[in-house]
Amino acid sequence: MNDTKLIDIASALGISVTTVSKALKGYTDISKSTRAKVIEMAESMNYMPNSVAVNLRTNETKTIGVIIPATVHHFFSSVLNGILEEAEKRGYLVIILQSNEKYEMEKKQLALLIQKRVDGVLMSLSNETDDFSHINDAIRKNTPVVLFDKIAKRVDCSKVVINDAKAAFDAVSYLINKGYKKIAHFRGSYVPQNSIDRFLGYKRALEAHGIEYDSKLVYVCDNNTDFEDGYENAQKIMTEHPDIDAIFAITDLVAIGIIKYFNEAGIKTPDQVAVFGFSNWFMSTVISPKLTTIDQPGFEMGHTAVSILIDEIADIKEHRKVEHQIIELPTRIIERESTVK
Amino acid sequence: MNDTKLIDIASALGISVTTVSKALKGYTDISKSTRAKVIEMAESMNYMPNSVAVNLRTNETKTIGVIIPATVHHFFSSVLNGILEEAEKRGYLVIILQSNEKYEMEKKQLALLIQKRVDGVLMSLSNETDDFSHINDAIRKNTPVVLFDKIAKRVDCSKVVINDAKAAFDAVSYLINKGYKKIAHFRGSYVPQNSIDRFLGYKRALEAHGIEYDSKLVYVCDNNTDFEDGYENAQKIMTEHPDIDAIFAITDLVAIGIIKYFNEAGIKTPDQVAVFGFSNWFMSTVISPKLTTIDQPGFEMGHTAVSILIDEIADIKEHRKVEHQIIELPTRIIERESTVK
DNA sequence: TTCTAAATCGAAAACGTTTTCGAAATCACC
DNA sequence: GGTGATTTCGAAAACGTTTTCGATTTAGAA
Repeated sequence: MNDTKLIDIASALGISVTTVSKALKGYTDISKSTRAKVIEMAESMNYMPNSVAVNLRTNETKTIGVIIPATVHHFFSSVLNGILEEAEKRGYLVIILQSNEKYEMEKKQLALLIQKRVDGVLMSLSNETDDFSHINDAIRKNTPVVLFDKIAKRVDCSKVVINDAKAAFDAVSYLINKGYKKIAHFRGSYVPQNSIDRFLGYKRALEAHGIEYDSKLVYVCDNNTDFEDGYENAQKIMTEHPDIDAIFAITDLVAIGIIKYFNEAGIKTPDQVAVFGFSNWFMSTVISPKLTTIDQPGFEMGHTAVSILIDEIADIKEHRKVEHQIIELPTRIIERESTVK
Repeated sequence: MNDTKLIDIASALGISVTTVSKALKGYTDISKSTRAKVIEMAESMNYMPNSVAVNLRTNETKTIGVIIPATVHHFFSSVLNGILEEAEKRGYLVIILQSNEKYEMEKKQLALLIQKRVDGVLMSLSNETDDFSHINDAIRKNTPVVLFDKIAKRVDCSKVVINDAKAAFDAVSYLINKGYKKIAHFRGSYVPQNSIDRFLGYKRALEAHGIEYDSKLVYVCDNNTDFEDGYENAQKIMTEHPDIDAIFAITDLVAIGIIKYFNEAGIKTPDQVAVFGFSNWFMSTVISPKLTTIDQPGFEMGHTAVSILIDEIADIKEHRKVEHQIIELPTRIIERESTVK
């Protein structure tokens, strides 16, 4: 019921709380014998330090905050797993918040985390975010922030990302090298950097291989919780441009929508139209044909983001200068059935 | 850089911290005029109370802990979304921990949460857990616990669950009513209650409809991160019992494995063998044929678990007697292609 | 025995709030 | 101008630790 505190141990032993505290923390100015007595008594009363009091005194909470823009699904669930595992390993707890792609939410949540005195925060930006003063504020208040996946280049902090443009470039180059000639792109909405970068990669790959870019072959799928977008745009593109022979989709989810439409409409994948996804979500192996895609290392991203953050926390604590890092995790093409005839 | 505290406001205004604190908290013994001055000054210095100090003084953290047994995927990701949404709405933060189905982890993590002074904890038991003293300890220390999904009947606390046995009974009854006669069951491992209950529901449904239970038609799939188990056992059962006409799988994941094997082996689903899943994960609509399954309301489970927990926290704080609730969320059959000829 | 150095301990301040309780100031009223 | 009631404020304790620094005791050396 009532948990035991230092003073309980102290009075049970007839010594002071100072001595008890020091004994428990291994200070050298406590004799072996009293240290032993304290430890034994602490165990028998199963003492656990009150973290809140410790936090107040030491000014650190051993807790990090995480703000993700979207519901915990697919890619972010991998990242989250990486975060949880690494944080546990390094002795940190993690508080999760989701901004639902709203800038105001994101801002409020970041302020809340700082007020809660988390030691640092990991965040992936909402689609709406184009003002970064809240992040700069946090950093100025000595709460380190590391951005992952959906980042802003202009913010001066560590970041861990993939090279979306390069990955997209690779994907489209792969398709071209496979002999596909008229390649469409189902892109995401216009704001987020990932969406822009993947589109740019698509465009550059075409140009690099002497294929003229045609904006009419680009469709936008901005709903990222469902595959309906991919499904409907697939239907649309096949009436408007029935002669395409491949589609590079911004996401496995829209790729799945495309394939579902093709399967229902009797359009053969990849024989008539190949489909290339992005992220390597679990379901890309359950769809038939299995989806060729880009492996986006979410788990590792979470891992390294935590690792960098905790290092920066330590740097700040020891008054060392913190060096921001930009880590670019490698992606690779996972070739499956949807692109090989 | 340095955040402002009560004393900064106080000395800027030439008044005491007591007055500042009271003004900010709306005490009635502060005059309108000084209250206004305090509020204005607080805003201009953008004061945010130090949560750690508040926590220490008020003995509550407005934080709840969540321990889930498995990686944040599929079902648990829905629960988590429900938890996060409701917790946010009620002004609580949430700390997530995963036990990886290990009892020792679970125990350690629960102790950690209590030490961190979370106001309550939500947990879903690991498969290994068969000693519940850690949970009883928590409750005895006045930290309310509510169990969800994977629970223990013997623990005296609130629980939110589905009726696995009934859901399974319904599923198998549905198959029988559809005319399927030789129905196999791919069950989970022997320990967890869900697995046992679903198996029991299967068995009872057979008996209730005058079909003799045959233990040879029950295969165990205890890997819950992959669909290989379902795939391999599907292969096995079709050589050992080629005359079955339906399989009730403990999980959509194993159902997907089954269907994948059937698709590859040219076994028609549902014409030769129908497949029934469990949970209604996202991928059950991406597989072809689409999977008939049981809808397990993860999001709502998270929602109500948080709701109950926060109510109990309030009860304890107000010294009201807390009444434990056992909430059984309804499930329903989602009929799709894999069972309708 | 006396002096110095080392070993061992504890008082007290501090972290930033909240809240109780009493003091001071103001007001109303005769 | 005196009395009592009301309004407004602030000192201080408390939450449970950690850590500094000085005090006391013990050991060692002469």
